[in-house]
Amino acid sequence: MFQLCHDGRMSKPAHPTARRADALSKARIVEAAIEILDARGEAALTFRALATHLATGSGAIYWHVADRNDLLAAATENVLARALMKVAREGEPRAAIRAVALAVFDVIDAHPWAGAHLSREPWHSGVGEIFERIGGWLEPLGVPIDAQFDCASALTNYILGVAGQNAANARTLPDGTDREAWLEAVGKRWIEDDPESRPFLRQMAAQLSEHDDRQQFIAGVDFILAGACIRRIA
Amino acid sequence: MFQLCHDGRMSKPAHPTARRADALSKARIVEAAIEILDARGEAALTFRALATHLATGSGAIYWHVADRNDLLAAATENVLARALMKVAREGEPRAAIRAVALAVFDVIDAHPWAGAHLSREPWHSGVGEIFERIGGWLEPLGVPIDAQFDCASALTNYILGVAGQNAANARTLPDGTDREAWLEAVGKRWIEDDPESRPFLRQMAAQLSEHDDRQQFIAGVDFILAGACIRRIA
DNA sequence: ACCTGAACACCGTTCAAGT
DNA sequence: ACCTGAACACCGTTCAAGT
Repeated sequence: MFQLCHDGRMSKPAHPTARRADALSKARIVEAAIEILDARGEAALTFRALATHLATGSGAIYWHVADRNDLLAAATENVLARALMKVAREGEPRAAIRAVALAVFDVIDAHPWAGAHLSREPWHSGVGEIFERIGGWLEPLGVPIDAQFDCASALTNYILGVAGQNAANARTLPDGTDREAWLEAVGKRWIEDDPESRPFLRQMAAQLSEHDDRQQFIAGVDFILAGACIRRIA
Repeated sequence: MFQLCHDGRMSKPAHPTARRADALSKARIVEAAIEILDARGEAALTFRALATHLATGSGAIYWHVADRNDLLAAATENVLARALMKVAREGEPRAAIRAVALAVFDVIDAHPWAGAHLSREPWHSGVGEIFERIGGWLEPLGVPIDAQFDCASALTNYILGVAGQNAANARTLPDGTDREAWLEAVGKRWIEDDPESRPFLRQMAAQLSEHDDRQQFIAGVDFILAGACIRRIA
């Protein structure tokens, strides 16, 4: 899978150490990092693996990238920006906000490591864009002016929160596992932690293992929007 | 600060290696871990530091604890359970839900590392309790039956999400830093990332650096509750 | 300017050996 | 049963030396 020459050119390298013909750059490094992260998860992204993948030394990477965190940040920014760029332009406020929210949901579903990083460093510039792209629709949606900041903030926090949870789930439910059985086990454990009671969890047990994450995510977005549209009483 | 004998007994140890008189136990280990985590942060919790703190060998810790993750999980469960236990029993639904939410908010404000762990492993038994303690009030609050699961889920996700963000903030804003200046800098950067536009962020800039996190957190909880009480139209 | 790769200062975890 | 601490297999990061 990881070949020394991954650019397709089959020319025999002059040096046995196989120095690449094309120059290193931050963009190329980030691209390689994303490949490793997607294929083998966050723990697999080591400077040694990355150096091998890029057919270089680990020190070379440090010439273009400050440290591991910088690398993770750049990779996260990359996939997030790409996802937000592809969001269809909507004309209706609710649909537009949903589209942004779902784009973030989906990009983190596809790249769980990005969700983890986003909830570790929420001041990413991509988060600013989420905030803006959502906030701009609150006025036309009818959210009172003095509730708009709280509302945009709640939505952003909610989206990043769910993103983080999803990243966690993806991390512990690697491909093969039976999602429904696992959720059922978690639910059962939650109930058994307090065998005397927990009536609400007992009642919700079925839904807990059968619900659709993506649909439930949107339900939460709708709650926040609906709640923010109401002029508060006290 | 970290003395070999921290139990107050000043008896001279028989061995120069200072073997403790009191036996090791998971409870004592977790307690020591919490002290280190609170005092010096998540990165400072190493088995070597913990072993020194407990005046033992690193291998001894493994007799009582599976691995580092197990330790972090137990510490998180510990502070969370303690915080939830102290929540005042309320009679009114909205006040009761707010009380639980604020308890989680405050415990993570006090122990940021717990917030980080909670958003990495949201199937903790403590999360089940949050879910139950909130969910049980939705019926009396007037949330329609078919919205209760989505609502409890949205609230839990929101709470854990904000918890994670707060943990992140606490991690990067260590004691001394000027919080307001830092938030202002983040806001400015977000605006400058797209100098053509970002009108919403521009408008919210002042609020971004001046708002009260705790109050904004509760505003989000109220949005979700208000939105869930409305019978949905489509 | 950019790249190399050995070296340094750490980790978590294991395990033979002790009591 | 429980504890000890050296040893192992890794890390991120640095840096003198190369081109």
